[in-house]
Amino acid sequence: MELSRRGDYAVRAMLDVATRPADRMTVTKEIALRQDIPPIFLTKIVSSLSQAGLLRTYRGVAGGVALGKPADQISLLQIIEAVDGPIYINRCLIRRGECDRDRTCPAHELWVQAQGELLGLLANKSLADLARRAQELQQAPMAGFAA
Amino acid sequence: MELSRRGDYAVRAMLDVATRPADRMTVTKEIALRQDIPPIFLTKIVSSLSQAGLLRTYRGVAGGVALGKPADQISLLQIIEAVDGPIYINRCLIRRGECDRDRTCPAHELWVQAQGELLGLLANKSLADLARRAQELQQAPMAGFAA
DNA sequence: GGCAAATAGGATATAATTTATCCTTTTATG
DNA sequence: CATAAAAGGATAAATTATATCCTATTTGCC
Repeated sequence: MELSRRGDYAVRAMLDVATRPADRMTVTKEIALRQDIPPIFLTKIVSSLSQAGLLRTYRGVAGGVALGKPADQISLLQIIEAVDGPIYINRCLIRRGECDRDRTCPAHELWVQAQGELLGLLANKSLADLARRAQELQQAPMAGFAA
Repeated sequence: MELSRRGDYAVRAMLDVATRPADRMTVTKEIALRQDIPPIFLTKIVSSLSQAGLLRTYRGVAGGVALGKPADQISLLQIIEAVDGPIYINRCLIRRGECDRDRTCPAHELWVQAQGELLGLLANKSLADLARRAQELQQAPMAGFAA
């Protein structure tokens, strides 16, 4: 019932990229430093994000990583599923027929509902939303306590 | 991001008990049979549920298990947390200060929200709700397709 | 009392998954 | 051609989840 480290790292890494000046690339090692993520592990995560089209990567001396598409077209769900595969909150939701009780199990219905709400939330939150919010938080860390 | 087997078993076992005649006890081994749960593993789960007060257990020849309180006073959240401990959907929510970015991390806010919705859903669904629904499903398995 | 059937609980095994690193290769730049 | 970056395969290390075994305790019944 807990997000994997990989998923958490992926979100933070994407947010890191999204909040840098868009015209300059950054480099995986620097993201790792800033976000306190094991560097070699992050290269794997970046690779998954790249394969999903969420990051674009460039090899070589002047290489690095940049967003693969506009931040408002990247959902949190996409990020997490890129590194962890499809989310399901119970085994019986992996695919229809996984559990032979589907039709008569009231718990099954509950999992369907809970999963729907969770995925909905993550699908409707974009990286752009988070980046915007990051800026607010940085400019007014004490928001709510202003004189 | 997935419910443990233990949690799933716990919910199904509680539902099993709740849908039996209230005046007669059942026995762990039979629950395991009906619900297709590894019997010895289930004894551990029953033990946790008992310690949480959700089941009452009786030793000896005529022993068995029964609900520890009325089904409408048992939430799905209670059941799951009884066997899996407190739910948190990301490490940074284990306790305040777990992550030193709390104050400035926009992702943190998202996790708080997502967790709130998930826990709310589970806290508001009672075992009685599930039991009622179980009865409906059994009486009219093709509900929606009736002539 | 003694047997049988049930839960209680500690210890431990087994398996699966997650997290992380290492090493080599490929690509690009200056 | 040296350097800096990502790509990817193999593998190690750690953690967690799942499950079983064994012994003890409780209870009912003959």
